[in-house]
Amino acid sequence: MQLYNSMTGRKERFQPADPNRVTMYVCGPTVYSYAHIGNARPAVVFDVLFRLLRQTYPQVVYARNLTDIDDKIIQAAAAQSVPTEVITERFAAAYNADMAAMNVLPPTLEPRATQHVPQMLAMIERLLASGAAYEAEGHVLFHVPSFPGYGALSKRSREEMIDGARVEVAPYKRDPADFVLWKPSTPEQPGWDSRFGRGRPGWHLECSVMIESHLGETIDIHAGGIDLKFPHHENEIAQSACAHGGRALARFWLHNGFLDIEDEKMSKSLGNVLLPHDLLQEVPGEAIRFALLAAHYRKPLNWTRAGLDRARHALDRLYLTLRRLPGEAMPAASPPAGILAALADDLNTPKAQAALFDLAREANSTDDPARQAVLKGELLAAGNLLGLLQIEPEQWLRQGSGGEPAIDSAAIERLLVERQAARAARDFELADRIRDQLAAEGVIIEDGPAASRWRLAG
RNA sequence: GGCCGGGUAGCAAAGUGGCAAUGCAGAGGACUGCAAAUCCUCCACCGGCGGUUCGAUUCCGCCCCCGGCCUCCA
Repeated sequence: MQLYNSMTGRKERFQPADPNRVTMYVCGPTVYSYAHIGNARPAVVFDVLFRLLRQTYPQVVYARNLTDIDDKIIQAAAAQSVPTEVITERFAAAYNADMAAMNVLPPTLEPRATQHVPQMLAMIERLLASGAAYEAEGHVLFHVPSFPGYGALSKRSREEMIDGARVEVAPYKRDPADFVLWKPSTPEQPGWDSRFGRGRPGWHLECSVMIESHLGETIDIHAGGIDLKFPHHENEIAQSACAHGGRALARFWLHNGFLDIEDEKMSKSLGNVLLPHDLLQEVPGEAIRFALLAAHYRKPLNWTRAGLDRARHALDRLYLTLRRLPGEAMPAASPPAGILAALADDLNTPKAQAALFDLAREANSTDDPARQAVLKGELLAAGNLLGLLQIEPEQWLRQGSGGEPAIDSAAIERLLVERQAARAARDFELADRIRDQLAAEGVIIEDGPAASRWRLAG
């Protein structure tokens, strides 16, 4: 398997440090509101990586954290006059529900920042002891110049970082690049007692600590959105290296590209922030997933309504193929080689999707039952690797474009029987009238030799 | 300004130093009472200009355009 390693800037052959225990960590959401579609991209993309790794290695430990202590959470809680836990519980549950709707498997572990405060304080002590951190005005700060490798991931020199700085530097910092490990909390703010006073952790620390606690000092893969490369991941690298005698935090760094909305950047000020939570009201999560996987994960993805519709129709074609194949699938021993090869090449999901259509065409072209059974099994196995095609075709084809169908399936079936009788009597005027009537309700008819099938228009 | 990524058919999106995948849309055909579905055929000279090469969309340089990031709070 080849993966593009952001640290080295090229594709490298992926070889886990321990093939019997592959470790991977993805930066998860800060749970202060619903996840937006940009948050869904890494979850979906690295879910495919998780599935692929499980296919290859006996044990994959995949941790995706929940940031449940953060100033945005504190603000949201204050605005609604509720404890922060109310906010974080609500949106952690919403996040997991949204991800599940997009066929994102639960990670092996979902550690939370607030469950690791003692470990964070312990790491702070180690960093203080080694001289990589210092106290100032109730804060504990990481001293960036103490880590010579700083900037290696984002390919930035210190000069560039300082030149680019567009915010005022807090007066208590020894170096402009220094960042907070611990900061004081006011009495109203959530906080934990420590020898530095009552406070709370800085954002970057949690990932380093939770990786150390659950996965080890050096993990195989660390992934997240490209916006996290600097400073978040750079800071994680520095902390962990200084706490671990210079040993690297991760062997492979993967970053997914950003997402635009209808050719514009997604931002609150533009008011175009799309939430899967809302999209799921009108389209199946599987369609959102397909659309997110339609572009290579490192490339920018322009999210559009048209693209989402295309994803639905593409899935229609695949599910129609599955439905028309008679008989049971022959379970595939492993996913088809074409799909595996595409994904093994730095998660080339568009190529994998193309391979899905190649299978579908072949399946639609043959009438050999044995071959059909094999291809059906391969389609299902390939779909499973991508997190697609796992529901009954009838279920997919009859879920319509959101909301309840205008007529119930019993009524549809009755009309189909009536129409079949009309066709048998060569009363095509009546048959066409029934078809038009159903079409007006969004029901598409497919006539067969003996009976007709129906599905809802997408 | 610095760093990073991208510009491939109407749309979306892979890919390769020498026939440019795939899906949707479109054209024609087969099938069908007519459709739908399905199958077959057709539809791109790969942002611009130079360079390297027998040969570049693919490598190198410059330019143009688009996007992201450029730290603690927002």
